[in-house]
Amino acid sequence: MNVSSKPERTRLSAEDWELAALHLIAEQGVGALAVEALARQLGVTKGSFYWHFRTREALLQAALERWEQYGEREVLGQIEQIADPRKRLPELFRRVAHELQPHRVYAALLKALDHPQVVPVMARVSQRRMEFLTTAYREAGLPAPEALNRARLTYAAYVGFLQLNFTLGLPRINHEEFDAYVEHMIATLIPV
Amino acid sequence: MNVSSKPERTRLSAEDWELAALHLIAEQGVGALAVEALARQLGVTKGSFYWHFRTREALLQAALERWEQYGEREVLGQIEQIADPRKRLPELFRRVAHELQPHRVYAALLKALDHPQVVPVMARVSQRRMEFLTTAYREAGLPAPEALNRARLTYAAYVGFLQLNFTLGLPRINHEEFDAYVEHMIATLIPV
DNA sequence: GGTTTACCATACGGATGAGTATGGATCGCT
DNA sequence: AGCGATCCATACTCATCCGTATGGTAAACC
Repeated sequence: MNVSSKPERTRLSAEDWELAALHLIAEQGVGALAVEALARQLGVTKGSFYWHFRTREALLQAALERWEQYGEREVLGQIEQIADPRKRLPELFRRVAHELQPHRVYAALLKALDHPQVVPVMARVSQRRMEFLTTAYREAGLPAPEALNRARLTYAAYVGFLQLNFTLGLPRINHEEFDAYVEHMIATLIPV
Repeated sequence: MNVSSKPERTRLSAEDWELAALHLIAEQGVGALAVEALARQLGVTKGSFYWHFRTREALLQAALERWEQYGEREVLGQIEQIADPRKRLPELFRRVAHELQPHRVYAALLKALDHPQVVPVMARVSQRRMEFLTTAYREAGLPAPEALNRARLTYAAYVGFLQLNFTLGLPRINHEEFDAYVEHMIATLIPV
């Protein structure tokens, strides 16, 4: 939480800037990532920034790579250790559904796909997750080509849901309704 | 096609600007919508633009509203006249899958959701389409709450697919593979 | 054919935000 | 305590892009 506007006034590291950048991206999108704004938020000025980074582009790049590596261990790592492959997918769905924070950055990057720097990062991340889903579906009993298509469908549904309910604020689905939706997803997407 | 860089040199109307704007948005995103750039592309200067529109924002608004109204008649209108409700959904899926142009603008607007002006438009359009899908699923035999969730799932899959395959260029799915994917969608999403 | 109206060019003002130059402050080490 | 390296502030430059002011040209109507 060392990110808000308290004048903490310890000296900053490159990592501080990257984390603050991710935080800002999650809240206001990539377009809002301006160095003077970030500096104000951190209680310093541009002079500090340009000591740590050569350019604004370099900061964005570093922040994106940090996010990519973090998400790698976090999101997938904890799921792989669910023993029963046939229980794995529903469990995955439910866990993912009840998190919130990890999706914020992903959703923000989703609506920043017109920025050339984020496209390759998102492509890699999405690709890896879909491959993960594909093997999960295979282990759940689907033949190879079906497993791939089901993974595509599932991940597309995830991405689309973020867009429709996070970004657009479509008729703000409430809590029970959301749980019902998740169970509906499980019922129609996961083979018995 | 009166939109490329030929110096056509007939005088322009507001409609010309709006169509050119939509074209530019489809190709380069909302962020690229700058008046001087558009003017160059149309073979005129800013002087022309500010005769037709009070501001850049006004042009974007007009273009979005034009797109919204056009899409209303086009995308939904032709589908409603498929007689058999149980044939309607698969037919809808296949038709939508084999169009291309209408999705370009939608995909471009999807990755411009950080722009306040496009959010309400996209919210309205998406909402209407999902309501359309919901009644289609009801007519196909699903009970009301299931129909709504299935419509959510379906439309989320559509939106996500655009993002993953249009915007990100994930391992560029080829033609036969794409057809197989569509059939897979039909098989898993549409009730027998 | 001359005047009104619609459309456009040119030239400017002003705001914003990236990047640079340079000097000052603070930390770590001896 | 003193000194070098690290970190930051201030004060610029420069490019971009929106919007304005104003005069010019071509179509339209009488």
